Amino acid sequence: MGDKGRRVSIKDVARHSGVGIGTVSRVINNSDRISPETRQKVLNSIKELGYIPNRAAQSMRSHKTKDIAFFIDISNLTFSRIATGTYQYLESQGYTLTLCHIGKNRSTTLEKVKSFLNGRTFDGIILSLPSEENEALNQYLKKVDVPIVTIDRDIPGLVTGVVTDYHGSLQKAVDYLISLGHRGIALVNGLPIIRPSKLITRSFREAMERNGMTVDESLLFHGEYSRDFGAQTMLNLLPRIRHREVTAIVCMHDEIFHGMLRVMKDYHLRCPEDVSVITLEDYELMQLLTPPFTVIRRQLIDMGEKVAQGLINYIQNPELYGQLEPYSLPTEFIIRESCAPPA
Amino acid sequence: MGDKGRRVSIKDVARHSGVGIGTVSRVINNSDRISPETRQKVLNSIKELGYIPNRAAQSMRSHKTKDIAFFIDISNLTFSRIATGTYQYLESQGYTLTLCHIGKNRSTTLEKVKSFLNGRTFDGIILSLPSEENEALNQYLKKVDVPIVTIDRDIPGLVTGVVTDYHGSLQKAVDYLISLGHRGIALVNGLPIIRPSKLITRSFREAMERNGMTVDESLLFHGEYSRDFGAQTMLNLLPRIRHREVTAIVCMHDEIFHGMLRVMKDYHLRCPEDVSVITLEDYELMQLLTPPFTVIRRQLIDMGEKVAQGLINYIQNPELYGQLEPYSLPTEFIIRESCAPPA
DNA sequence: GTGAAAGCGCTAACAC
DNA sequence: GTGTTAGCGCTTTCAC
Repeated sequence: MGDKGRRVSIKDVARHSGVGIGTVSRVINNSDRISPETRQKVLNSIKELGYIPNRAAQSMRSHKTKDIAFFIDISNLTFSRIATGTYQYLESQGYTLTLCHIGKNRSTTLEKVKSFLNGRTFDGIILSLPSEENEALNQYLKKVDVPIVTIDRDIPGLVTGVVTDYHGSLQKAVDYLISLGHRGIALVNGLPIIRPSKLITRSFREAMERNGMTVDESLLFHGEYSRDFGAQTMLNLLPRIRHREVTAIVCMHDEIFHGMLRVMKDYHLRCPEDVSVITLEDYELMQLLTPPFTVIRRQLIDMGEKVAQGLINYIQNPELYGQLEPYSLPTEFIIRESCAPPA
Repeated sequence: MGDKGRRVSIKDVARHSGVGIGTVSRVINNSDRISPETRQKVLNSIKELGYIPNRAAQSMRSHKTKDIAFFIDISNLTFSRIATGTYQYLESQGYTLTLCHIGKNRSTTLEKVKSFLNGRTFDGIILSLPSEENEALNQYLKKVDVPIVTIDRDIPGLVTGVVTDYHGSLQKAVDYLISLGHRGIALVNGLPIIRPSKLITRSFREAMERNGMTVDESLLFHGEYSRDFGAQTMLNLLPRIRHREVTAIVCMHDEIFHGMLRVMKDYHLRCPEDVSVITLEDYELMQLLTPPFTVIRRQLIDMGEKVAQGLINYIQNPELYGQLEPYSLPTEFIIRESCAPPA
């Protein structure tokens, strides 16, 4: 902790350069027409005095903060990827990012969002919500009077910033499994209270039907994005895998995947000999597992960047708000060694 | 975006409850002595009008923001763990957390920190810096007049908030390897410009010597916290591993470990048959790798929480600033299956 | 105990 | 073009 001397203010600059504070303000915001000489004079004083505008004061007057709120579950690895992209773009545009960790617990989301937003101002908000069906929250958010953009969520009244396009990859994944000879294919997916889960199920169905298969509804698993759900699902699946009723699994979440893997390990289920597996996210470790896993990859950093881009665009062009299509993030299907013809 | 109606201010509350705005302010900050009746009257008005104090205005006057800046490389998984802990504690104390992603590039750190802090006020700062030896940065930070606390860094003039105690675990790790019969043990470590790397090397040396071994300096590797460094180091080690000159590796960083693993995979080096490996961080996946890895574990969430705790303590008790010992985070040595007697 | 008033540092509206 | 002024919403003397 250093010197506590009063910070130099706009007044000091005005006095030092012999102009009015309004003029200084105009120079800072390079608004209006200002004579080049005056501008230079002021600029010199600013430099000489080491003046830095006080953001709190600026935003109090202008109602702009250059600060974006980001609501997300930061305990997950996916987060750090998305956040990195978001951060980088925001920084490049002179914005800062303030985090709000809403956790996984859906029942506390509203409360967290509310108390976070209380009395604070943001120029915009990015949301990655654990549910689309929190009516109270949705109502509340509609009333917030800054641009809000969601990540992979369809919430009536809110604007979707980015959306993941799993369709093509899922088609490829299912085609691939079927070409390998699989018939009993399980889909392990998130809760259908969010957009991606719904779309994934739909695409999966379509892919199966296109291949002339009927979908066994008991092979469609929906649950929390958690290791527990993954473990439990795998436990359920175990007998059917052993009876060769199920020979392949498509798992659409990384934490769920960890849970499944854990049980596979514990029960000495071999992959791909006993069961073929395709999962989501292409983290480095996916290639380092045994076997290296066949995955659906999405560019998470890109995703974070694109939401931020969309939001800033809306902030700077309010008339566009809600008029643009969400950015559609492509995915890739990457074949490695976790799938084989059923025994 | 909802109604843009003017927010209710302290004035409205004052008028509504028939008191002066000073009184309202006192109630909000529950400062001074206020008669119970007045307090209740004001509280009622606040509730009735749905009044929420404006933070920008509050902090402009009081020079307190209830906001903590967190400088860290958010692209790493370790981050999301630490940040989760920090966030939770801060939230429980009514503080918010604003992120600054400084990245890995040491040469841009000063610039990033500076431009981030420019004109903004924080009640405190938490630092996880990529180097202790950035003199310009250290000088700059000393002048900042709010409490700053570092994570696992010794920077003259700054206060260390939390420190990892690798010593015991490292002793156990080395003892364990030696008891297994290993003699050629390599240590792969970060750059010695940060505290943990130095301490790790020292503890490793001590452990070796205590076991009557002399340390082969060419087996002490220092480098960036990156997969590239890990890969390159493994490549270097390859011939010596094949000649059974090196039979065990202790790797003290997760990303470096990924790089090493990658090369081991590519060169079909088996673990533990060809080389025994111990690594740092006990992420779920560490148990799911083949083999499950023997690790040194640190409680990262705890770590994040403890720094936050220390910082808030200093904020609330400025007279303590720099007087307290950093919190020493314990580590555990967890034996799994990545080590075996050398062939 | 409580009200009135000053002013934090700035932007924007209004003069000239 | 540029100076002056009125607040933004709050905390904090300073009276009473």
